[in-house]
This record gives sequence, structure tokens and C-alpha cells, in this order.
Amino acid sequence: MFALVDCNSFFASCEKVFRPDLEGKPVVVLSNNDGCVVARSPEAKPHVAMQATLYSIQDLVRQGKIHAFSSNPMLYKDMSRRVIQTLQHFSPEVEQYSIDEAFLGLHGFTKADLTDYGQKIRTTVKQWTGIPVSVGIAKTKTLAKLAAHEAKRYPDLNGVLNIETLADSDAVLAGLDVGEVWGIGRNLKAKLNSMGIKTVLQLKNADETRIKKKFGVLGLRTVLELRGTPCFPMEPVAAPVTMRIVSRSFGHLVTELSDIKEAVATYTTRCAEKLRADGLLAGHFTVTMRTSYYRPENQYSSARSVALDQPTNDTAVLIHEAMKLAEAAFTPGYEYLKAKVIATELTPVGEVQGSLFAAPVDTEKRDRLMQAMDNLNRKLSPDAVKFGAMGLKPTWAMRSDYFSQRYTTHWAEIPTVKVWQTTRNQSTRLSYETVL
DNA sequence: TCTGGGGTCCTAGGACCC
DNA sequence: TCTGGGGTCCTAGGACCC
Repeated sequence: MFALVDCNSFFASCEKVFRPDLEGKPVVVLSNNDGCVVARSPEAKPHVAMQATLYSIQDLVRQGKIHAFSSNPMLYKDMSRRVIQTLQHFSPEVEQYSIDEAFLGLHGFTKADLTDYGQKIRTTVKQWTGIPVSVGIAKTKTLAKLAAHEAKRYPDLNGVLNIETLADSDAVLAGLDVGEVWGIGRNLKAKLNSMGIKTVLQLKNADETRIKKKFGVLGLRTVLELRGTPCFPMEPVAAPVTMRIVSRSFGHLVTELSDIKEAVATYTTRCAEKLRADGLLAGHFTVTMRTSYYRPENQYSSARSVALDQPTNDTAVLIHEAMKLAEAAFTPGYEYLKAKVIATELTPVGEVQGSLFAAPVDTEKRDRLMQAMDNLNRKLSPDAVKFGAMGLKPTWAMRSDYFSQRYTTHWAEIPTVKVWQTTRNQSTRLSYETVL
């Protein structure tokens, strides 16, 4: 048996934990660049569509009817870590599937127990982290995902659905759109619809060979999972990452190569920091840039990549390569919206095979330099020490006008609790400010 | 007017092997 | 006149996920 634990309105819930004044109020979290809505609290859902642009809800935000937050990834990652840690109390097998979801392996529980157990998980996570979650329980991961989806939809389930305890689970599947199934996206849904398969139940009962032929092994596995045969096992140990990407839209359209290069140098710096944090070296590096998809006229996108002589996570080396790639990828005369850098062919530090031909590099010295920079930036402030190629005053920087605090990861931004103690006769008043 | 970022997996097809 | 079978490796592109 599997449980899927899914955080409700995760990013919005994270913001609410540290703003108790927003309890019961509509909260949305914006994408990077304050572009569009990517998370909505339950109170916001009736008023704001997913992916609504900030522009389209700006009046409501100004009037204080909707509380908007810029994306605060550090906060969300840290809250996610807390949720996962809590879940580890409930099963030895926890697989973090995304920032706001985890599968739990549930062996040795009887079916009847599991609904109660789900409730216990739910209340504990809420109490320990402040994050509300829904729990779906079933014989396969695909069914557990559907169960969690239903648990969110029907309030009388109190956030937990154990699909195996239903008298007629097929009736539930018959009422669900096939597009709700894990692994069925927009394109596959259209393809299935054209074959007359519209509900989850129809997919469950579809002909295996036909599915295999049209949708490959993934499609077949999905059908089997719907029938209760597990095809996607628990994967408690995360597979090693194969790429690291940093990509951002610019605050406004950019035409100058010099601006693009600053942005690419900045993204490369971020990317190298990630690699060092993961203990990885990149063997291959790619720079891409493009105009806006939403302006059909004058479209352009290009990519250049390089195989590095020696795998590295040295910011200076990567910036040097990235600048050459950016120049090669750039064509004047376009309005650029976005640039991206991609590190691939990742190998763990220490497992790298030396190159037969490359000139030997004093990597130990370089490593110490990078370590010193990382330490300074962590202690002082991000980019306290940086490479000149990043530019001093970026004109292309992304917008982030509604940023909350990094409540849990920065000393200066940790929330304080104010306590006033008033004596009976009001003659003395003590006040404390204390760090949580 | 505005419309995100960061990933993984599978398949098809070409090149090549014996 | 017809000309095999079985396989690996690599890449690009398309699909999906959150």
C-alpha cells in the first residue's frame, strides 16, 4: 500500500505560516518575475484563476482584497524539508516526489487502520510545520495520487481518502476526467479523447495492446496501475540529478549583447553555486536565449554548448566559457525575453577522470577560492563577493515586488514574537521581543 | 498588458557493430 | 532475382511532472 501526502496550496500555505494575520484571507503566490499566479490559498481560488497574470488581478491586490507574494524559493524549500522530516516519523520508506508531495510505503498495516493513520499524518504535519496536507491511500502510486486529489475535493473526507475502503471505487473513477491521471497531460488526454476514452474508468478498462501500441510502456503501466497492479515502485533513494538549469525571464525585453552577457554570467554563477552545493562537476555547458513566445512576429531562439576539457564547477571557468557561448548564440536585432544556462554530464567531485590532453590545473587552489566566496556570500549577503561579468547594476533583473522574508534561513529575517505582559493595576508593563 | 522555472523519461531514427 | 538478424549507442525532440 502507498500513501501520497500532498501539501495543500503549498507556496501560499508557507507564506501563511508566518503571517497569522492572513488566516482565512485570500493569498496568492506569483511566479518568478511576478508574472502569473502559481499558488492560491483556498480563499483565493474562487476569485483568481491559476496562471492568472498579476496584471489581471492588480486591482484586487491594490485594494487589499487579495494578498500577493513574490516567489520565495528558499522559504518553500526549507518548509518542504520540515514536512518530509515529519513524514519520516510515519514510515521508514519516504520518497520525496516534488517540493510539495511525498509517497510513503505502508507495509504491515491493515486496510482499516490506514484511514486513521492518514488522519494522524495530517494532524501531525499541520501541528509540527503549520502546513495543511491531503492524504491519498491505495494499492498503487497512480491510484494514491487520484485518492489525494479526491481528498482535496470533498471536505467531508477531512483530507484523507483510502480508496481501498470504498464500496465501489469504479464509480469514483467513472466520475473523474482521464486528464486527472498521473502521466496523462494535455496531449495524451486529447489523443485518448479522440479514441473515445474520456473517464479514468474507461482508461482502466481499455485494451492493453492498443494502449501499448499508441502510448508505449508508460501508457501500459498507467493502465495496470489503475487496475491495482503496482508498476511504479517506491524509490526512496533519489536518483542522481543529470542536469542543473538556471533560467530567468528578464524584467523587460533586452536587445543589447552586453546585458545578455551580464544575465548569463549571473545565471552561470548561480548554476556553479548549485553544482558546488551538490558536490558535482559539469562536463558540458549550454547557453540559450530566446524572444517571447507570445510575440509571434520576429521570433528567435538559439543555443550553443561546449564540452569542457576538464569537468568543473569553478565559476570563473564556467563564466569564461559561457561568455563565448553567449556571443555565439546572440544575433542582433531581436528583443530577448529570457536566457538559460544548463550544466550536464554531471559527475561527483572526486570521481572525475583526468583528461589526457588538457593542461593540468591547480584545482586545489581554485577550490579554496570558490569555497571562500561561497562562505563570504553565505555570511554577509548573496553576491557580497561576485565576478565583474555579472555587472554592477543590472537593468535586466527580474521583478520581485511582493517578497516576504526568508523567515527560516536568514538570521536577519527570522520572525520575532512580541509579548506584552500587563499587571493587574497597569503600573508596570513588560515587553519582550523574542526570536522564534 | 501580461503570460515561470526546473527537472525526468521515452521514443524514433541514424550510425555502427558482428 | 534477391540480397539477414540482432544488437548497442547516441541525439533530438516530445511528452510528462510539480
